[in-house]
Amino acid sequence: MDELKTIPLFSACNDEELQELLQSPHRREEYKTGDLVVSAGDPCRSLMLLTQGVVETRMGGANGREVVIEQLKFPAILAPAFLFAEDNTIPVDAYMHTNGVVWYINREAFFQFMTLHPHVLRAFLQTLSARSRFLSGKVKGFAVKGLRDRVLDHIRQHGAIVSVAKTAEVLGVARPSLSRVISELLDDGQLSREGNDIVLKR
Amino acid sequence: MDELKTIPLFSACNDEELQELLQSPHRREEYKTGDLVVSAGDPCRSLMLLTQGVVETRMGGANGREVVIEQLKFPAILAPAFLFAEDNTIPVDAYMHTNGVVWYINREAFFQFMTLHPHVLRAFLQTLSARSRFLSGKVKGFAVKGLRDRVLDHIRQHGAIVSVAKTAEVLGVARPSLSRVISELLDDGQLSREGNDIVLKR
DNA sequence: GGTGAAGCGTAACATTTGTTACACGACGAT
DNA sequence: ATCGTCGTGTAACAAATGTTACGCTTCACC
Repeated sequence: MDELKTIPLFSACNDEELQELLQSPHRREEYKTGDLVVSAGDPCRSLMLLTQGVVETRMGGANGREVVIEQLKFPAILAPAFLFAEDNTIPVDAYMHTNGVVWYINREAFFQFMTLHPHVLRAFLQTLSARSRFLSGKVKGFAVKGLRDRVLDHIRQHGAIVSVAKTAEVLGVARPSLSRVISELLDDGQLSREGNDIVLKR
Repeated sequence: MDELKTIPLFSACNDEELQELLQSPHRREEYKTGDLVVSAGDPCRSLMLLTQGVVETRMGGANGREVVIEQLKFPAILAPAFLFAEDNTIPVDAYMHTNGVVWYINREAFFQFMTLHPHVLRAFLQTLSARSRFLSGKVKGFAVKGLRDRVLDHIRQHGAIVSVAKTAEVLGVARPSLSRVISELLDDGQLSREGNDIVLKR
C-alpha cells in the first residue's frame, strides 16, 4: 500500500517490488492513544513499521526509576535492532502517544527482500546504525558528570526545554532537582527564557 | 588468510569466497599494548576486524568522568554500528589492552559481499543487533536508581567483582564510593567474599 | 466569576555520592 | 631484608541529588 512507501526504507521501491514483499504474511494494526504496542520482554518476530502516530518508549519500571528513552514519530521502524538478534526480546515498553498504525511484516520475507534489493539493505543498515549512535549518545549522556552539564547538552541537542517535568523524566532525575539546576543556570547567565521555553544564552 | 576465518562472520566461508573479498583494498595492522586504535571523532570507513588481542573502549574525557564501555576480545568486529551510518564518526576511544592485530577491509566491497552471501549478512545483522542490546543494557544500568542496585546487577551479569577499582570505572563512580557500598552490602549479608572475589550471597 | 487540575518554583531536610587523605597488606624488584 | 608500588578499606567532610511539602500561576470547564 501507499502507506508503506512513506517509510524511507521503501521510498525508493516501486509498486511491483512492494507487492512482492506483501505476498508473505503481514498485517496492519490500528492503535489508540495509550495502547501498549510492545512490553519489555516480548520477542520481536516481525518487522514493525510505524506509519501513523507517535510512540514513546520507556525503560526501567520495577526497582529503578523509569526513564523515557525516546519518542518515535511516524514514519519509523520499531525495534529494528532486535529483529535479527539472537536474543530478540525487546528491552523497553512502547506506548502509543497518539492514535497510530503499525504494520507487521514477516521477518524472513524481509530478509530475502533485502538480499534482493541492496538499496533497502543499505537503508536498513543505516537505520540500525542510527539507533546504535542514539544509544551511544544516551550512555554518554549518563556518563557525563553533573546535572548542569547534562542539562546544557540536552538543550544543545533539542534546542530548548519546553516542559520541565518531561525533561526530568528523560534525564532520569527528580523534577525539583532539575528545576533547581535550571534556576541556577538562569542566575549564572548560561540559560535564558524565551517565552515559556528555556534556551541557551546567546 | 586463515586469521580472518576465526571471525564468526566469516567462519562459514570457504577460501575462494575470502579470496574474492580480499581482492579489494585491505590491510592488516599490528598494534602494541597501549596503542590508540581509534579515537573519538574518527570516521569509520572500513570494516575493522580484531583478530588478535584485546581492546578497551572508553567514553567521556573532557568535561565528564571517563567510563569504560567494554572490553573486546578477539575475534571481534570493531565499531560495526558506524560502518554504514550516515554520521560514521566513532564516539569512543579504543586502546589496545594487549598486543593485537586489526584487519581493515573496504566498506563497499564488504557490502557487496554481504548481498552475495546471505549467511554473512545474517551474521553481521546479528552482530549489529547484539551491540544495540548491549548498549540498551548500559542505558538501563545507568537508569537504575542507586548504586547498591547497580552493584548487584553488575555482579549478576558478571558473576563476581574481581577488581574494585576497575569496576568503579565501568560503573562510572568513584572508587571509595563503590568500596563503601560494597562494605554495606557485605554487612547486610547481600554479598559475600569468596577468596578475593566478591559474589552474591547464596 | 468560580473551581479544580496541572505545571512550575521554591524551601527545608534526608540521602547519596564525590573528594581527599591516610593506613594497611600483598607483591615484586633491588 | 628493604624499599617502593599498587590495590584496598576507611574516615571526615563537601557537594549533588532526592523527597516532601507548600504556594503560585495558568487554563479549561462549568
